Amino acid sequence: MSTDIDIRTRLLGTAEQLFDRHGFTATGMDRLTSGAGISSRTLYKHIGSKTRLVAAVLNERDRRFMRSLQVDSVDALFDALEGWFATEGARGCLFLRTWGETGGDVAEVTEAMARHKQRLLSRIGEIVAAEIGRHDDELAEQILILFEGATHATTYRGETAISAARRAAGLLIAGARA
Amino acid sequence: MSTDIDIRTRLLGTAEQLFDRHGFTATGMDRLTSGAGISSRTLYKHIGSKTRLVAAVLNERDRRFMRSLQVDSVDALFDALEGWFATEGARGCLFLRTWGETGGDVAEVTEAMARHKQRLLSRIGEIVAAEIGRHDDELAEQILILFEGATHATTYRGETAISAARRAAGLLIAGARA
DNA sequence: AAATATGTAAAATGATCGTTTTACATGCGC
DNA sequence: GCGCATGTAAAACGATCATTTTACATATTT
Repeated sequence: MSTDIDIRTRLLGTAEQLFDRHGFTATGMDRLTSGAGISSRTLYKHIGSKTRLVAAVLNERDRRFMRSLQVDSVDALFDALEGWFATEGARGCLFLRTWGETGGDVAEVTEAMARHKQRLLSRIGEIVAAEIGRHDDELAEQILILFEGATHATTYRGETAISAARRAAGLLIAGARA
Repeated sequence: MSTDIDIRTRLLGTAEQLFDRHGFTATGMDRLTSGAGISSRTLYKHIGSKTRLVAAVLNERDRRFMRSLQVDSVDALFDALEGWFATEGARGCLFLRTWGETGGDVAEVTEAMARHKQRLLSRIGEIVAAEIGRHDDELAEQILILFEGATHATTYRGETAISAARRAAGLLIAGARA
């Protein structure tokens, strides 16, 4: 049924935008239904609950975000982040924000956040290994922190945050290569 | 009136804890009143509205947080952050979380967040200047990003995030000194 | 002793929350 | 053409939201 896919896709897209722009708790089901152009009955048939919806949104966002991070250098990693912010806006990390809003006591949100961050760290680990020719967990964690810091600092510092993070990462990589 | 100060202090303390642990939107006024042990009438006489309350909480937290950051080396800066997390818990930055929850359209929250981040950056600028003997805006921004990154990555990586941030900061400082 | 300030307890306000239900329309497979 | 799946519109659910109000108690001030 092609309508299923259409409805679900439209719903997840609408929900991702609303949750990102106004927060999870502050976004009511009526705004989600009218935003997606569906009735509340249809919403609940498709997704079950608000918790299931936000979990689906986060897992879909993880896929999309990770796809945008298929790069092979730390420089390109921060380029990719800059590109993401240019098209999606910079409001911090939706995973951490949603996890914070739910106080950490919604299992599906906690798990989606943990999975996403685990994937992000191992992706960074691969990129670091490709750059310096060996695995370096400490360096990977440092780049992760620059990435996380740029993600959040960009909300109030703008593009300069990413530039600074990229240059700092370059220095750390250069130091590890020598 | 000593009761005024007591009530306001107790209310702000309770509110800070509840907002931090469960989020701003998800925390209802009844939990705030029963947590602070006051009636809703007294709460509104003292603080006016939920918006005014969260603004007061953020401004008070800024004072307390900045007081804990009175250090004179980058190493001690990350020690201070580690100490803060040890006693207060690590759930990311309350200013950014609250700003995100309110979608950026509550002026008092946006302003409190902006003021706090401005103060944080200039404090880091001073510490960097004390370390290398001159002002270096680029280096200060890089340390800010490590600080921001450690703040958020600690929520899912634990103490290792702060250690990695501290070592990365040390390398950048050493590089700037040479 | 009267007046003022400051508190509590509890009900009422009207709106909105997430979710379910009732009633009805439409299109597709058998 | 009957039945089933899938949709809409709209009402109802009971709970909870932030805020105000009503009624009353208790100190301190004058």
